This record gives sequence, structure tokens and C-alpha cells, in this order.
Amino acid sequence: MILDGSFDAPGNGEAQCLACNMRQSSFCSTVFEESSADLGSGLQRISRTFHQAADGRTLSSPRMTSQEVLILCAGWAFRYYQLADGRRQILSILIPGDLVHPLAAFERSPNYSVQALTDVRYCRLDGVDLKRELLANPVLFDVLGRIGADEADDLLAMSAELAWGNAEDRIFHFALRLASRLSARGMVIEENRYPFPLSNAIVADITGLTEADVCQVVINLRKKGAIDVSDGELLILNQAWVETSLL
Amino acid sequence: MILDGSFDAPGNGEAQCLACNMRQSSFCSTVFEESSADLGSGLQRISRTFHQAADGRTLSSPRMTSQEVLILCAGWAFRYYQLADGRRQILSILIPGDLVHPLAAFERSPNYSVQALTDVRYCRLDGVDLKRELLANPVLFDVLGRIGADEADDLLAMSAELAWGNAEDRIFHFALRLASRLSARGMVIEENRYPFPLSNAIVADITGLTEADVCQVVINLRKKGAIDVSDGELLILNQAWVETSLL
DNA sequence: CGAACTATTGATAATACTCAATTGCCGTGG
DNA sequence: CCACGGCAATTGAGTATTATCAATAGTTCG
Repeated sequence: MILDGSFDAPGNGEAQCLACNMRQSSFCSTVFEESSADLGSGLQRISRTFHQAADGRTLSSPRMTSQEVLILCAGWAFRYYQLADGRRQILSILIPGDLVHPLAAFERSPNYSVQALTDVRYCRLDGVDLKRELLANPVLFDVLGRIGADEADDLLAMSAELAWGNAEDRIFHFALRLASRLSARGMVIEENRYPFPLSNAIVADITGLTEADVCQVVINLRKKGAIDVSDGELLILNQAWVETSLL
Repeated sequence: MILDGSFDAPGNGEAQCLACNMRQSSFCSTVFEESSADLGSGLQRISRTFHQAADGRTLSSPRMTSQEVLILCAGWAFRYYQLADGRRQILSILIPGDLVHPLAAFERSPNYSVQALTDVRYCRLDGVDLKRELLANPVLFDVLGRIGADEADDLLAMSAELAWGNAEDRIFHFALRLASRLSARGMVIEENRYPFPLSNAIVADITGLTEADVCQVVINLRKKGAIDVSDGELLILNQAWVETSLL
């Protein structure tokens, strides 16, 4: 169990950030390296603080109207809507290197909440500083735009799959898209083997199915030789299956 | 039947643009008015051309990797994925004032296509010009960001509804969200009465249902006194029903 | 060892899809 | 003016999928 709160007090926040293997994530490298020294002219530091939170903690809720930008450094989280009937709809899974609110600088306030799925560490950037740098630094501007575009693509794919897919399609394609994102961040245990700290209940809330369904489908997918989700890992069994996608 | 192609030859493209009642749409007013004269210093015009296309024409497909930004001036269109099995998944409905590719300036190329749903007129902005102005004009930057945020919100709502909703929820909430967007653009026939040029087949491809289902649900919603979709119009019958939403 | 959570299983009910077949509406052309 | 074809909307019967609701194993952690 880790404690919540800032962990910058002993000054190791910065140190961990420098040592972080997500530094090559397009956003971190740009915002921290390019905006500090390289481009020199008039670019200033973006003030940041480091924090941590335990599994299950709420990182952000619709009430919290902050202009701050959070970067997930370590651990997993998820965005979700709290539905009126008490259930929740998980909108996206956040992995290390992701921005918690890619549009925080523009949006009045997001209408979703964000919760930690595992213990997490994250970094909080000042929104005003970031916006200033964005306008001053076309590279940073492009990078953020591309992150937005990637998120939008993923969302579109997700909603298409939810619309036309049956229970099996939904789970299978969700797993594939997640695997693809994990690959991009180097979060691979070995070839076709990924961390997958999601319980069946979580997958159910992502795909809009019941926990019982998820269980059956997961077993089915394993028997079919498509993917194997177990022991906190996702294993892609047969690349041929993966081709079953949209154009 | 209108002809496809540019209609700027007789010079009435600009004229129509000036007379367009979508000019107050946040993007057009900012990009055309603010960036020309008001802020003076160093801001240049964004070069643009005007075009039209007939009902059913493809405005954009994944192959077309252009950095250009299209604004829909008049008529309706939709973004869609062409699925491998021949069906198509409609991702969003575009109404006058919408950007066809909000992230065109960043994205390598969108992986969806866009088709005209009615006869349309649209405006094509040069991506390089636009990007230059974005960096030079914080107001324009904010406006585009907010458009992106609005789109993202709509997409998130859509995907949540597709996940947890049954056939009725999907259609009902889709109609409500569309009505809300139409309101924002002033496209209201009268109180609670909106244009709705979508066939059952289109609604089916949006919601992932079959045409037969859509038909039954639409009739049901009318009997229930929720909404009435007929004769190319959408009528919201009972505001009380509208409250049935997520938090 | 028990408590709490998670995964698994099975029977039943509800829901949505499939597949025609039918109707109504236009526009075309005889 | 009417017959015809094409298209969208509607209807119904039968089938398949998924939700619901328990109830039973496993697991983890104290």
C-alpha cells in the first residue's frame, strides 16, 4: 500500500521523472526537454509537481474544474461516467505516459471522472504555463495535436466496435487496441505478451456487458486460440485472428 | 440536383460565405473575422475555396491525405468506417458549421470516410495557413481547442450510450444529442422541432441496429410520447423524457 | 481459518437480429 | 392516366444472443 499525496518533498519526484522510462513518450520528452533548453528563445519552464495515489482513489471528478494537465507516470487508471442508475461506464483505460485530460487546457471541465486502477504516480503541469509554451513552440503544439488525434482515433474505433460488435467482438477488439497502445509505450513483457491488470468487472464496464458474460467470452476466446487473458496478463495467441478487423 | 465542383468561379462563393447564417458559428466568425483585420499585427488571410457536392458524394476518404480543413457550409454529411464485411459504421453526423476533420492539421490521415447526406456546400481552408494563424492567434487557438473538446464530449457520450444502451436508449439519446447540436447552430424549425433528413437505414448504421429494429423503436418512441421522427423532422414531445440521461 | 473479493457455472427470461414478405410512396415512361 | 420499378418503411415469425439471478468455487489477505 502506498500513501497518497505528493512525493516531491524529498526531492525525488524530479529524480524519478528523469529516470522514468516513459520519458521517450512523445509528450514528456517534448514538454520537458525541448521546451527547456533547446529552443532557447523565450521558452520557460512549465511548473510541475509530482503525486501518487493508491489503487481505487479518484484522481479527478467533474466538479474539479482545474486547468491543470496530469500525466500518468506509473500505474493504470481509467476515465468513467457515473450513470444515473448507479452503474458506471468506463470510457478509456489510461496507461503510463497518457494524459489524463488531453483537452484540459480548453475544456470548461470534463464531465467524466478518473480513478486509479492500480497504485499510480502522476505529474501535474500548470495549465497556464503549458498553454504559453504551446503557442511559443510549434513542435509541442504538433505533439499535443497528434496525441489528440490518436485519442480520437481510438475513441472512434471503440464506439464503432461497441455499435456493431457482439460480446466477443467487443472484448477481443478492446484487448487488441489496448495491446497496440501498450506496444507503442514499450510495455511488453515479451513478444505478444502484455500486462493486463483489469478484472472481469472492469472489462464488463468498458464493454457494456455483464461480468458473467465477460467470463464466458474470455474463456471462449482462449479456447478458440485468439487471446488469453489470465493472471493479470494478456497473451495474443494467434496473429491470424488479429486480421479480423475493420478496414 | 446540383452539380459538383467549385462554385467560386462566378465569385459568389465569397458572397454566399458572407451571407451565410452559419457565420456566427464559433469557428467561422473567428477564422474569418478575427484573423483578418481586428488583431492586425502580422495576421494574414487564410486562403480558401468554395465547393459543392450532390447527395451521396464522397467528400473525403482515407486515401486522401490532405492537410486541408473543410467546413460544411450548408447541407448534412456523415463520417463513417467502411467495415470489412461490407457494412458501414457511421461515426458522426455533420451539420452546417461543422469541421469535417477537426484534427486535419495534425493527423496523418483520418481513417474514416465522409459522405454527403444531402446536397452540400463546403469551404476548404489551407492547412498551412490555418496552422500559422493558430500559433499567431490565441483566440483562434482556443476556439479550435473548444471545438475539439465538444467533439470529444459528444463522442464519449455516444460511445457510453452504445455500450450500456438498449435499442431504444441508443436511438433516443442519439436524437437528443443531435437536437442539442442543432439548437446550438440555430437550426430549429420551431420550439422542439428540428430538421432530420436521416432515413431509418442511416439511423441503423449510426446505432448499430438493423433497419427493422429502428423502425419498431421509432414507432414505440412516438407511442410513448418521447420523440417523433417523421417527414424529415424530429419533434421532441415531452421534455420530462429528456431528463432520462446519465449524470 | 475466516472474510472479502473475484471468477466461474447454469437455468431462465428478456432482448435484438434475421429473414422474408408487404405496404406505401415517388418518379418514369408507356 | 395508369402501370411499373425502385426505394424506404413496416410487419411478423422464428432464432440467436445477452441479461438476470443465483449459487458455487478460487484467491488473497488479514
